[in-house]
This record gives sequence, C-alpha cells and structure tokens, in this order.
Amino acid sequence: MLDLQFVRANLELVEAKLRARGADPATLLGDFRALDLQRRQAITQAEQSKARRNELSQQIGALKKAGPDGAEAAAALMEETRVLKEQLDNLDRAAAALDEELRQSLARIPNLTRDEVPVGASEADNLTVKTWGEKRTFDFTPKSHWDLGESLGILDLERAAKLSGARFAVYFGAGARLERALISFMLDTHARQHGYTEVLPPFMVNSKSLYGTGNLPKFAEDLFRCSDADADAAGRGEYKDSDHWLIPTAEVPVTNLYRDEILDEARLPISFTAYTPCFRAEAGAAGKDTRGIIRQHQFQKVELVKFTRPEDSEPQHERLTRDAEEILEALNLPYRRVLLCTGDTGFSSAKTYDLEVWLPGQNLYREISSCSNFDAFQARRANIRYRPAPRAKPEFVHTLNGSGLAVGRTWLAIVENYQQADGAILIPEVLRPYMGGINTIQRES
RNA sequence: GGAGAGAUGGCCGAGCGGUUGAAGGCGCACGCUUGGAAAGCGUGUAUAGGGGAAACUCUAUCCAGGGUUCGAAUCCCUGUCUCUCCGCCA
Repeated sequence: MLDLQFVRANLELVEAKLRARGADPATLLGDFRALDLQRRQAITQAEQSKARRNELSQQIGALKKAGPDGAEAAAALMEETRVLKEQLDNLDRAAAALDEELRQSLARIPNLTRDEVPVGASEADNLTVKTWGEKRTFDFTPKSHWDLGESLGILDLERAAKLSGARFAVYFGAGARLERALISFMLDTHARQHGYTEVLPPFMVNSKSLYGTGNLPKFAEDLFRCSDADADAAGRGEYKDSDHWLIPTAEVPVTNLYRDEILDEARLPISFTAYTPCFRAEAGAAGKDTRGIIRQHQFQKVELVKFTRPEDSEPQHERLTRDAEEILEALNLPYRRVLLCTGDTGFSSAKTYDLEVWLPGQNLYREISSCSNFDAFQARRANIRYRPAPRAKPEFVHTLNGSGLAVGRTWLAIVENYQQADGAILIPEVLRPYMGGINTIQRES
C-alpha cells in the first residue's frame, strides 16, 4: 500500500508510475482528489460533533456531582446530547464509508517501480543484466526432464494425476532424494554461509497475512483456500484472522512474522530462509506449460526474506540476489539475471530481478528465482516498523524476498543439464554428500 | 472436544461507569552528580487521523466486532487468541 499523504502530495508522479506499468491511472485512482476532499470534510464534521458531545458529557458529570440542583441542569444537557447523538451517528457513518472507500482504492494501487526499472509493456522489454556459465554442448540430442524422469523411474506424473489431478508430481527413489538433497543444500548454504536464520513456518495462513503481502484482495483466484476461508469477504476488504488459505510462497508467513510489531533497529537487517511447499491455483494459466513439472499446483521452494532499514534495502536486494545466484553457481547451472521492466514487475514490488536457468532439454532460459525489493509497500500493509533512534517515531521497514531457489525447477534443471547419453543423471559435486554419496542416478533394475 | 482463567503502552502491571491516554515499575532519552563509570536524583518518553503557516488543537484507539448509557478500559453480547485442567491424537 502506498502512503496516503504521499499520494496526495505526489499525484502526478503516482499517475506517471502507474502509466509506466501499463495501468490506467483513471481506473485505479478514480476521482482521488474529490474523494480525498470529501473524506476529510466528513471526518472534520463528525469529529466536531464528537468534541461537542464529549464536552457536554463532562459538564453533566460535573453537575451531577454538584448535587440536586446540578442534577436538574444536567437533565437539560442530557436531552441536548441525545439529539446531538442522532446527527452524530449519521455523520460518523458517512465519514466511515468515505474512509473505507479511500482505503480500498489505496489498497488496489500497485507499488511504484524504482526509477532504474526499465519502462516496458511485457517480458519482451525486460533487461538481461548478466549471463553466467557455459551452456553445455551435447553430442546427442538432450531430452526433456519429463522423458528422462519417467524413463529413470524417478518421476511419475500419471499416478500424480490419479491421486490429485493435473499439475502434480510424484517422485520416487533417487528423484525424491534429489528434491530433499536440494532443500537441505540450499538451507545449509543460506544459513551457514549467507547469514540467514532458518525458519519453518505454517503452510496455512489467515487472510490478514495474505493482505499484508499484497496477495489479497486482488489475487484470491491464484490461491487455494480451505473451506473456512472466504474469498468474497476478502474481496469486500474483510480480512479475518480465523480462516485458512494454503500459502502460495513462504514469503507470506515469513514476512508476516513481524506484522504489527516494532523491531529493534539494532536487529536490522533481519534475514530468514525458509523451506515450504507452495500451493498455487494457477488460474489463468490453462494450457501453459502443461508438460513436465515447470508449473505445478504444489511445488517446493526455499525462500529468502529480509527486513531492512529503508536506506539498506537497495544493497540488501543486490546481496539477496547474489545469495540466490550462488546456489546456481555452486550447482554449475548456466543462468542469466533479468531486470524486469515496469509492465512485468509484480503488484507489490518496486524492483525485481528474475534469475533464469538454462534448460537444454527445451532449449530456453526459464525463471527459477524472483528477487524483489518491496520498499515499504508490504510493511505499510502489514504494519511492520522499526525505531530509527531510541525516542524517534517508528518508521516502516523495507521488506525483500527472493527464491533461493525454486526446488522443483532446480530439480528439472539438474536433470536436463546433467543428463548423460545413456539417460543417466550425473549428480553435481556439492549435492553428493546429501545424496548418500551416489554420483549418478541410473535406471533401477 | 469438555471445564475454567485471562487479553491494558516498547515490556511488566494497576484500574472495573465521569479531570484515565490510562497509576506504579522496567526499559529508553536528556540533565544533575562523578576523575570516569555504576548507583542515586530530576525531567521526558504511544499510535493513527482531522484542523492549523506554526504554536497548538480536536477525534479515535486499553484483543476484534456489535450493544447499553448523556458518558465505557470499566457493564452486556458475539468472535478470535493465550494459559491451566480433562479427553483424544501424530
């Protein structure tokens, strides 16, 4: 969420930033100025009536204490207050309605992208800022991970469909172990070498948490909700703390750890790494990436989350992105870093780097991590603050997160990049200790 | 699932219809004291919104949402969460 005072004072800038995203300022902002003015007038009116009521009530109290003479005078005042109260209820209702309208329109405005983000309409306008690693040359035609996985007996999509439907996977044997090895390797690397604290959060969250990270109210259709979760209520701006949704990413529970808290400045930056499964309805992705395990309803991910002082978020964003890149480098997987353009940057993000891994089986680069700086956008929604100095006013922190990495996509990147002519998969050096010392995955007899 | 107790500021903790935005303590800041520190003493220490150039002022907030009342942290209802005991369970 943007700051109301900021939007009020910088309406032209906000409009320009919305246009850069390809959004229509008129739709998102509506008659912002008029609504803002109406709201403030309504609040002033209602508060003046309240002030009068409070004043009368105090007089009544004083008079009643004074004795029987006072009590008579008090009765007259009580009558005046009773009349005042009816007007007040109406004024209060009007003010609350306008306030809610403004709040909701504010909550639907995406974050402002940073100035260095290239202006563009779609992923075609993203900017590749670096490319790492040598693409391996094969003396045979590299296969896709779904062919390799099936023939090795480590991946079973048909049985997964029987169990759960399309877009689910079952892993067997070394395939299951590879997934687990990747999780451990990533967590260990981030915790021991990159200074993150490991955290294991709940895999279900309430709607308030989803509001905090910006997933609600706009993106309810992307989420799996449990039967006690109410998407209609969320659409009306009612965020409950007694309902449950499956998390689409660990970003949601981990960022919300400090919702409604004031953090000690000395603790910043705070860095967490978390492994969780992620659940996505993939609404609107029908027909996209239907083969293999690129796009699943459930996938595993190791996430990186940081809380920083505003002035530190830019360098911390670079570090976090490097932390994710180092996993790819340790696994010797070729990748490139892409700075997303304004039109491709997510709703809550001010600046996003995507890391794209090379997939020889499909002859293309594919997103494997997305590292974003949210500035104060999420912190404002989730009310996460810190105190810059001992007696100073609390300020909103900046939040950041990135995949470090998407485990399922790392799994398939290894399978495709490390495939051998006979269909076996070589295990990257760093993973061997996590794989019980085996060097290759071969067809089990 | 059953029974009971509770939820107050950065933290602990009083208050249980009317100068209570909230005693007291801790923490923190500033000052005094000191060779320097500690201790001690003094002063100050919530958030959001409205009005105002500012000084300042008003409104709301004692888990959340309703209600009673001229007036609610205080009384009533509903919900959520926490703790204790019992049951069940990985």
